[in-house]
Amino acid sequence: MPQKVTSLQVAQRAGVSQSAVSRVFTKGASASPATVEKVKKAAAELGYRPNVLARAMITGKSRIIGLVVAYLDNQFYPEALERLSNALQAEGYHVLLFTIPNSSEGVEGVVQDLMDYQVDGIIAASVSISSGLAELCHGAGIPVVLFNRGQPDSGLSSVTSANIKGGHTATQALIDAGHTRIAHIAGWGGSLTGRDRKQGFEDAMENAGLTPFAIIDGMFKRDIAAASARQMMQGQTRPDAIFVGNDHMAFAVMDTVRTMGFSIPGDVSIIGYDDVPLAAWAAYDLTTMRQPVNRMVEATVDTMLAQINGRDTYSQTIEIEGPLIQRGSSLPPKGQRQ
Amino acid sequence: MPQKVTSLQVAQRAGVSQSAVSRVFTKGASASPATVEKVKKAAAELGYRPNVLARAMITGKSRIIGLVVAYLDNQFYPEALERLSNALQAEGYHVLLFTIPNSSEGVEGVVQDLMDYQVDGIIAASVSISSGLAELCHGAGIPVVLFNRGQPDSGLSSVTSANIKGGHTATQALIDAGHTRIAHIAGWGGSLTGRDRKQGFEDAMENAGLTPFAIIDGMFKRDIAAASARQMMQGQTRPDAIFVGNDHMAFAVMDTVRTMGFSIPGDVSIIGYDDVPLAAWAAYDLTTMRQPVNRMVEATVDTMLAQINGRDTYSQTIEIEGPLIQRGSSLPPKGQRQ
DNA sequence: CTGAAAGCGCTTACAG
DNA sequence: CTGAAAGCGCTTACAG
Repeated sequence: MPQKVTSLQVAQRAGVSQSAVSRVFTKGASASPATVEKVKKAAAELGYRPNVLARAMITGKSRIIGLVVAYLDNQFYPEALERLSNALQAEGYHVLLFTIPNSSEGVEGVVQDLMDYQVDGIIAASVSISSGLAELCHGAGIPVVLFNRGQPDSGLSSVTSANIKGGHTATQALIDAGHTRIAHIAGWGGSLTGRDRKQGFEDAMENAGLTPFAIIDGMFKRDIAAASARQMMQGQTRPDAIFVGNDHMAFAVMDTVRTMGFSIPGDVSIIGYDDVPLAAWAAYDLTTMRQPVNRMVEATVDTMLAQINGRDTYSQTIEIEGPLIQRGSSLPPKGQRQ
Repeated sequence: MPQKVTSLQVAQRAGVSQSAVSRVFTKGASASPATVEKVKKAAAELGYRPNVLARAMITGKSRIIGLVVAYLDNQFYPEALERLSNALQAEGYHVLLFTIPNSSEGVEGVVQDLMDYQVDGIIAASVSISSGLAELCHGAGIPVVLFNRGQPDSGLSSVTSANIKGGHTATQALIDAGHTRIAHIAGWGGSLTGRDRKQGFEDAMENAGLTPFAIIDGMFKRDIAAASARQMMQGQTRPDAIFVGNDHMAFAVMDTVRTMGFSIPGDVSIIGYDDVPLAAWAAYDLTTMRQPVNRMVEATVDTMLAQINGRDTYSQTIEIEGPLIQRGSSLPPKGQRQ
């Protein structure tokens, strides 16, 4: 195990004090051009780089953001994860990743682990934080931003799409296409995201004077969504359209419906939510509400940095609207058909 | 910003020395039952947890593994990432994530960043490490394990599937099904993974006395694979089977071929490589070589831990075989058809 | 088993 | 601008 190069060694080689070396590598600190040059030269020769951990101890800033994720099988998250990581890296932060093992109860232990690493902030993508945990973070002065998940009255900041409005828009598109027997396979009722989209569905149906064909909690799970779809399509009367709480479930619904011999959108229109890359692929060609990942990521990073730097002390609830992406899995609005 | 609780505060409240507190939280250190009890009580009351960063400074072990990833849009990686993270968490390590921004040249700067955090090891998923970088890590005593990527003569450990054999098996399946005009849309020629699978293809063809219909480098990219497929299928003579270098490209090939009006496997059989979850979905139902992610992850973590703990000083090259998963996108072997 | 002390590699007032 | 010194929160020989 070769020795690590320390600032002291650089100092000796450069013929300056250890403090001087530190100053050269600390932005905002003052050093004469001559010192800077000598130090940089020595550092380059030795291959010196400051120990981030040691720096973190002094400054109290680790420049590490804890990122808690689940549902990586839903294509929305890998993309979000990648963008989040890139955006944070661009700001000089890095992501310490925490995945929730299936075996575990939830985020409890994970967040404690996170705090042990003295993270500067926590981004929780699609996971809930218990109120106890939220208090713990708040008490420790660690900002938390929820990504694609809301938690009313938690005092936590959150960034989501405009889910109520989105649910409404998707449903309205189905209504405008002339559908009347519209079902909703909803996102998990335990999540605000799922509830809000359902709310939008219900509002749109009520405004149109329509009764939902059915509303089922798909739990954001493929198998539950598939089973729900199968059951609906087996009945005497069948829905002529299904709004599904996210794309991940919608793909399973499409597979199921087609396997049963029905045509999409001939027999039933399907609309999803998220607009993950797969939705645009020919095999699905899914009409869906776009969640603007890039803008959601930007907002998340901005909010996080504002909190870390003490610019924002209050929690933010940011909702970002996205458009409906009309594709082949649903009939177009009546006016547009020939 | 509330104060962090330190071991000194716990010591005072428990009426012991700071060293005693440290010992209680250091496994392997000796403390009397009475001390342990007093300290644990005081720690719980204060909400004390050891500062991992401070510990890392002393011990020289950060218990952080740097994970470099690219291609997160290929469904194989999110799954691998999740399993890798879970496995490492189970061993008391955590993952510092590094994504390669599209703008960047490659892993160069990223690995330097990584080392600044004093990571105990680096796992590079599907990215190459320049020989300079490899030396740098080696010089710093940081173990590197390549995941799903091989790099001959780099002195780096790697874990992959048995790509040559896998390419052979996939191709043989096509031959056994009676195909004769077999094309290969290969993985990136700059990667050993891509080259090995191609090698397997060529070996199988040669053994069977067949000439490849075409071999094109798909670069592991959807659009290139799609364009290649389009071109092949537009020609006068068309392939009756295509072995595609990974599933990610195979989906694009299937979309393209179907959009052109051809039937799969009626007009052309398609076989992929990876067996990502999507391959099993009804819309694709893709025959493919399974890469045993779980065993690959296990091997990666084992290798990493062995190197960290100094049990293995030599680099390991581990290849794990997986089965062919026969699905609907390719004709079954001739013998099995009725 | 336990406390006092040194030290991990840095940053940052404090004097000059 | 610069060096000597203190200190971040721990772990770990070293004596007892």
